[in-house]
Amino acid sequence: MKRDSRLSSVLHALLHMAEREVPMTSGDLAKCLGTNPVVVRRTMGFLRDAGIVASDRGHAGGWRITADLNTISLRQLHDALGEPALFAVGNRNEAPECLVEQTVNAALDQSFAEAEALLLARFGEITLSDLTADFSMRYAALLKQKEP
Amino acid sequence: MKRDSRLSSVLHALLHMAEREVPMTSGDLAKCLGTNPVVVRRTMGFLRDAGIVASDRGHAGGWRITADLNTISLRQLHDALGEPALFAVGNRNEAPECLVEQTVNAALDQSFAEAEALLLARFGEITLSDLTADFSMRYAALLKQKEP
DNA sequence: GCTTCATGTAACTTCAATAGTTATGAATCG
DNA sequence: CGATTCATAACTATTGAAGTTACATGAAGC
Repeated sequence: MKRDSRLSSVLHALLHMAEREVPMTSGDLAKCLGTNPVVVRRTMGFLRDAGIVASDRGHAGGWRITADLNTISLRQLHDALGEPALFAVGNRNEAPECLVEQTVNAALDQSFAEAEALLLARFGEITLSDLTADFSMRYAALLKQKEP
Repeated sequence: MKRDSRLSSVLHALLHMAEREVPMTSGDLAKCLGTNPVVVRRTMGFLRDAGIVASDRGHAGGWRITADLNTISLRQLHDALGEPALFAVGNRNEAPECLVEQTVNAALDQSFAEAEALLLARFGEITLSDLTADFSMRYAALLKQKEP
């Protein structure tokens, strides 16, 4: 399957939105992301359902962030997207009768569970405001580099 | 993408092979795995290229383990399979010009790198002999349960 | 009210990689 | 020789995100 880049996409979109005051349309965001407005609406729709953003139709409409940047963690965004599978590798059969396969599954499941727990914990620690702060530092560094 | 279950498959196959003395044919293994002999050959071929198993044609041919069960770790098997991508989630664009996207990628990359390091470390700790030992315990427990 | 702008959504096609299938060739052993 | 078994090519099937097209809906401005 293609790799799921929706978490990356919504982060990219939210950071652009956070840098502005006015709502951004699906078309605006699509240009930033290099994709299609429909894809933006489809993906951002999950965040709307989770109460993280709101969308308005008509003139001056578009998408705006409704939650506090300090409280939006990557974990919340992942959850809002429906907790998609994180791993591309998995068991052949999730509920096998074969005792050998049960043994294999148990070993793999434990390793994957530990890695998933770590990943989700990290996601829980990182908020949107962390990312906007990191972006500001990167931007300042870029300006300094260009105009010494 | 469909989930990659090749690591699970080869573990299942290797454990069945470890429980026997004689080689197992692709057809034998395909029955154990509930798949096709060609899929078995294709997947086991990676392990043969890595020197973990050998295959013989003709009568009494088939697949046999050539390495020491104590030395074959899940990590080695994962490597033998070509180190397939472990995560189903990733960045939208791996080398973006957009500073916002670079910020997003950096955050995600770090979290994924940590989780991947943990997963590969766990894979490195688990050997085939660990699994055969676990299987024996499960088998003994099953017998005890059935015939008290 | 009409036009324009914007989202909402359905209904596709495309894409990428494993899994599965069919067919054929080649080697080994009795 | 002939049965067995692997080796491999060349497909199709599967799966879910991504991308596209089309049209309906609702809000703002005139």
